[in-house]
Amino acid sequence: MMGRGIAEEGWRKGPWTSEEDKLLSEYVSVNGEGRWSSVSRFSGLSRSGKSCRLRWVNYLRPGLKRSQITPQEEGIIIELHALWGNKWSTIARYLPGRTDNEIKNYWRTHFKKKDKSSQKQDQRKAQILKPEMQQQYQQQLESGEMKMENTIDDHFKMNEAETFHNLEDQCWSAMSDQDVASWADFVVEDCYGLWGGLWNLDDHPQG
DNA sequence: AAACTAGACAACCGCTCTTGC
DNA sequence: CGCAAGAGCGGTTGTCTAGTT
Repeated sequence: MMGRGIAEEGWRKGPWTSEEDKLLSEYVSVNGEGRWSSVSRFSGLSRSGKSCRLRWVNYLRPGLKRSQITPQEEGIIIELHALWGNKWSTIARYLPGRTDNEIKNYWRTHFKKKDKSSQKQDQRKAQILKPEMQQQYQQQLESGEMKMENTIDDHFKMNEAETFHNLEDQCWSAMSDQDVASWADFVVEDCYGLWGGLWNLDDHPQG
């Protein structure tokens, strides 16, 4: 394939050199983070602001861990991915020293090829946990009321049946208020859509 | 030793969100 | 409110390297 050289706009692309890293680090130490579009003007770098920001955030920023992901961190990644899906930057907030890019790459490398049933289980968790519940988790985690390990799975187990019954209740109560035609629409859009999604997630063959 | 392959990670792209005017 | 610019995010691709044939 063609190597990455100079872009149409004149920006350099491709891997960063140690000299470029040095220039970027010096710029940030003087000017602070932000104003990335000005970096090339003031630092002498032929890199786009976007590229500079990415390099700083993912590689040069102080406090980044360069070590391997630990089993504990892996556990947190798994739990939070089950909770939030591909919200890499959100997940990264709970892993100090790790970047969203790092976590994303780690996930793709280590879990992308895991068996489908496990993936479906994760999807199921993410689907069952309602947005308000996810928000509640985040608040509890931030305030330190809740510990990360083992809590999400436990909470999921407790809420799975409840959530399912709530959905069932919603459907039944809605049916009593609606005529058959609109009920059919409701079933298709709300009940069947959700339940069908859940039912399809595990052992049932997909059509 | 050379060629090939697969895994890991760095970096780019396109899009969305945020902010200032 | 609408627009433009900057910043951030997630998906994807490119590059490097270690292992295998």
